[in-house]
Amino acid sequence: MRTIAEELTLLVSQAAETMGHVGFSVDACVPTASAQHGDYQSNFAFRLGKHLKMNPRAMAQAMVDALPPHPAVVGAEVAGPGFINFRLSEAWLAQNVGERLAADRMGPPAPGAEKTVVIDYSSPNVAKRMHVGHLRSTIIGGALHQLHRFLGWNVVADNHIGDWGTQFGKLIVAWHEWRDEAAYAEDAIAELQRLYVLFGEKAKAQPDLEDRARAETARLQSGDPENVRLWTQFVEVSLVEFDALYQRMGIKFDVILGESFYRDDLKPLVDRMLADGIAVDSDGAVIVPLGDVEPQFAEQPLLVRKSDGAALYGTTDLATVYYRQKTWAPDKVVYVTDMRQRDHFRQVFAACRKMGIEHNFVHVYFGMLRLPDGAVPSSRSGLALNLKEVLDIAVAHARKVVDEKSGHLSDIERAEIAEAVGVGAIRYADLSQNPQTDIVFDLAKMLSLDGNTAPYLMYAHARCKSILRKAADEGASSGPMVLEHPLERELALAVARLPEAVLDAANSYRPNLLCEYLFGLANTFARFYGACRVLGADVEPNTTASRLALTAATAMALREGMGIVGLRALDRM
RNA sequence: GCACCCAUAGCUCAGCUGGAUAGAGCGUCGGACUACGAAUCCGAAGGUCACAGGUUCGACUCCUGUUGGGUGCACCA
Repeated sequence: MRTIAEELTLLVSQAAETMGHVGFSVDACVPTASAQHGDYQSNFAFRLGKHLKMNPRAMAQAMVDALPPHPAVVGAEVAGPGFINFRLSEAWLAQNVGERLAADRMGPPAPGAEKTVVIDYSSPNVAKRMHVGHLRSTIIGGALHQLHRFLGWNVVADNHIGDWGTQFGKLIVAWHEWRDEAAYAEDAIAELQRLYVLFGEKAKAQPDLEDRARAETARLQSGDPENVRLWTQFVEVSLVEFDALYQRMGIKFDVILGESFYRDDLKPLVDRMLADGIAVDSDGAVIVPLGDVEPQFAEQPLLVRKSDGAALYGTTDLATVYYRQKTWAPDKVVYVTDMRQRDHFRQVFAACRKMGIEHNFVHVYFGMLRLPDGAVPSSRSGLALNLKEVLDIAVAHARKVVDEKSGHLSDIERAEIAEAVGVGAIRYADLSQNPQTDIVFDLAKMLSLDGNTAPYLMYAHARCKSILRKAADEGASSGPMVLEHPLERELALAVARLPEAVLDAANSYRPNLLCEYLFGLANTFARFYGACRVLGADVEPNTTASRLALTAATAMALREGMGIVGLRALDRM
């Protein structure tokens, strides 16, 4: 099944073929900016007309004349300097939405899992608290994960955690020197983080601590049982804490293969690259020159081995590419990290090209999250930015609103709603923005429950469900959709556009497009709700039946879309 | 020094293979519950799209330059 835009684009290309203009890539039809120009428009006549040195308006008219009939289209006309405006058939829209409703899926059909994508996201460092700086990769990655799954991809979501490296030497030294067992039993990560920060402070005055840390790191890497035991323990307590947060935010992974997983691959990999001439020695270190494949990096090679023989994160990234290739043979690999790593990944991808790995790499980079004072959150800055605390604050705030607006619901139900609303608000506040723009972390904005926010979508869904519940109580059932009122039509069209929104969001790796669509859908429903009564003695039974079907379809579209962006579609709130 | 990113309403942001009168939320002002949930809806005010050129039927969008801000660039990740 094609989307509406695809359907119309196909029609336009058929018209062009009929006219003998074969071989042009046809501009995709797009929804019009305003309803006065119909529902969809094609701008192809401008380009084709220009190419054939023909007046665009005349070209558009010729194309309209050549359009084959289609049940979806009741009107195609030339407007302005050469736009072709399409008006869709109400009957066709009703049938389209009705079929999807009957099929129990409003989104685009998901083909079998023929293609595999690896999505690498979240990737926090262990032994540290997750703070709001980890939010973006986690949430954007989580949405891309669900988006691909929804579209039928075979998805491998991989949490490439930072569980190997020099921080463990520091931590081990600090553990021996200053640990507080009681605090560790109480809150392991908090204690580890305290030790890590403390080490940094002490090391300023005592440079020998750094030497000891390096020695401990070396012992860990050579397999010293005691250090390995400590390391294992630090990683485990971290994962327990991460899991709790992920579960709360509805984030899932298929595998958690951190940096340590590749530790034994690094030396052989660099040796092989040297042998193959891909990497070369440079001042005692080993680099991969990139100027030949990526001129921009002529002066910026990828460093894969330090002069002391140690590997770097670029080395791990290359080993990871190999492993994924060997294990899943993915059709594409998506990395979700902040913009600062852009050059790094370009270098890694360029190095891969040199090594003959050509699969499709996508770096989804997002802008920096800054605090209102302009600072970038780090493990050292303020405790209030601890992710768990932020979620707790959001849920507590939501609870106040729930108690105020829905006092009639049970305590348990209100708690559940507050959790969904609070966590959802945080997720949606981030996801509804274009990933690539920098964002200011504004707690008040994250907590806001008015306007274009998570509860707005949830509320629309709950209202749909409320009508459907009441209809069931009254014995009213849904029936064939007939779109008469302008808002019935508008709502059906909005529902029918879900597949387009999902595909646009997936193809451009921008979940905010789906959020924007859902906000529009919820708003259209709210206006429909105000203008078109569904139930009641003064409503024609056929009208009730039709509007019930439309309401059910709306609820289904909202639920599917909200599921992808990680919001729970509650039945009441 | 080299490279990349950003600048849109008072605030926070959409607008992305160039398309019709640049949109939304918040905030401000004014309206709408004797009918399915007012966590809602409607209306108003609010813009030299940083600036200057260029490309063309058409530029917030592409190109060049300027200003202002951010980020990255060999032994950290």
